[in-house]
Amino acid sequence: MTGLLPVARDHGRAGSGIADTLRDEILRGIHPPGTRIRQEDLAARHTTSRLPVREALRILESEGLVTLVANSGAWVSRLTLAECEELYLVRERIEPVLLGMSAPLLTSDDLDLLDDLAERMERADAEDFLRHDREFHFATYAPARTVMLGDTVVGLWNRTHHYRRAFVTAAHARHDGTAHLDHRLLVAALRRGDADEAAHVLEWHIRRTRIELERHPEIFADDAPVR
Amino acid sequence: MTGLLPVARDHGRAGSGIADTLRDEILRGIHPPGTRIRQEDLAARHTTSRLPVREALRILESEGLVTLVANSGAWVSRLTLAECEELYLVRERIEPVLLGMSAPLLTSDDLDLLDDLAERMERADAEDFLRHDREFHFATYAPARTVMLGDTVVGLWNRTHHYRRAFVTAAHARHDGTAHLDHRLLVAALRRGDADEAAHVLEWHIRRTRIELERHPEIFADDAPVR
DNA sequence: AGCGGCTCGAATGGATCCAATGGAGGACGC
DNA sequence: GCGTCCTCCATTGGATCCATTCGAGCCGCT
Repeated sequence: MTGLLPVARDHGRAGSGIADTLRDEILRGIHPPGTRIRQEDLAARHTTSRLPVREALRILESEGLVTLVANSGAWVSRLTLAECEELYLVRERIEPVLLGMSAPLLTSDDLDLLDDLAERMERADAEDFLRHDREFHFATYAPARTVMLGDTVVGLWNRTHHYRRAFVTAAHARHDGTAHLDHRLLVAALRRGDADEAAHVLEWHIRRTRIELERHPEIFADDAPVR
Repeated sequence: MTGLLPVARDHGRAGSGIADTLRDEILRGIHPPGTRIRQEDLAARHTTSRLPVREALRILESEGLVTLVANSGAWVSRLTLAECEELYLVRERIEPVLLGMSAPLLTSDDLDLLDDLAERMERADAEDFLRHDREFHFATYAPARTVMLGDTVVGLWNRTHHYRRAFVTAAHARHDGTAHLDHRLLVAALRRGDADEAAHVLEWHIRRTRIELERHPEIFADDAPVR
């Protein structure tokens, strides 16, 4: 995919559609990490043969959302704390680059939308925050046209989505407002046209989240890591 | 894959084997960018049906080496100068991270091997330089055990491999020895246990290559970008 | 003579059927 | 009574066959 939003491209191939719905279900928490995925169930639900299902599972495997084991089966991928930290480390380094590519292309309307999202986030509950946070950051990246950077970033968000939900709930309970400040600072820098400052704010925004994550190992306390 | 080297894993699945050989052929330049790939040819060469071939093509598509078009066919992916620069920008930012994870795990023997490779590179022709350069950098990353960072880096090297070949030939003709100095500085920093300095040297090593790349747009002057 | 439409063909995408592998349960032996 | 081995079954991987779609070449029309 070239864009950041869930564009339904490649409808020449049926596997993509199955992958899209399954990806959505995983992100919505319907299939938590460790859940077994049976090919025939998916095939029946989509009234197709198992062949496009295999294609879909391979797509999701390449995105890291699903773990395939030869002659055994497929499971929703599970992360350890260390693995999640690695993904955040990478996010820290590449999302500022993506922002740098996108910042000069943001319009005044885009920035208004960002302010609107930032404000709504401050009044939202945990689940709404999770959705708006994703919208907010993806909106800052949206104008950038990339070969792989955009896809990689979306993949990183998707792989960590389930754990971010647990984390956000905890942070929300503590009434931690640091993230809101970061968002406001980010929009302000973008409005000034200061892409470097915006990238800097973003890098620390992600870094602080990673450091905070280390203090919540209980989020990853699932028995029997599937991987 | 979890390791950096071409480990023949997943031999429960046949598509992986086909993907491995085809990937190797693409990297060796047997199929230059833009080459049409026919499923039946591959199937015949591997004495299998077209089904594992489709699986292989999908694997290579997720790695960015192959471009699939629905109901049309598969081609070896082609890069524009701008796209190649993006990949180098990402490399600049994440390979130092990977090096940081690997540096503390490097043994004295590893460092001796690195010196050996650096020395051989200085006396090699263009094609040998290309191979040894890859060996050298991958050897600095080898001890790191990562979820996705290692795979991503290998993928970035693979996608740019063909254009690096053309570039190295040009640099070799100019007797540009900057890269050799970087390699020596890198090993020296690693030997001192100074991971930060090593990461810094690496970042600029890649950055200089990217900047130099901009001065050789003729490398990408192929007609009709496939993408 | 040039352009548009049409037809035919080759290559891909999908469905069904068959083989092979991994796991679970039970039976046998120690 | 417990551990090990064997057998059976569920599930996945692969092969063959059929439908569909895109493209090229030819023919006819303007």
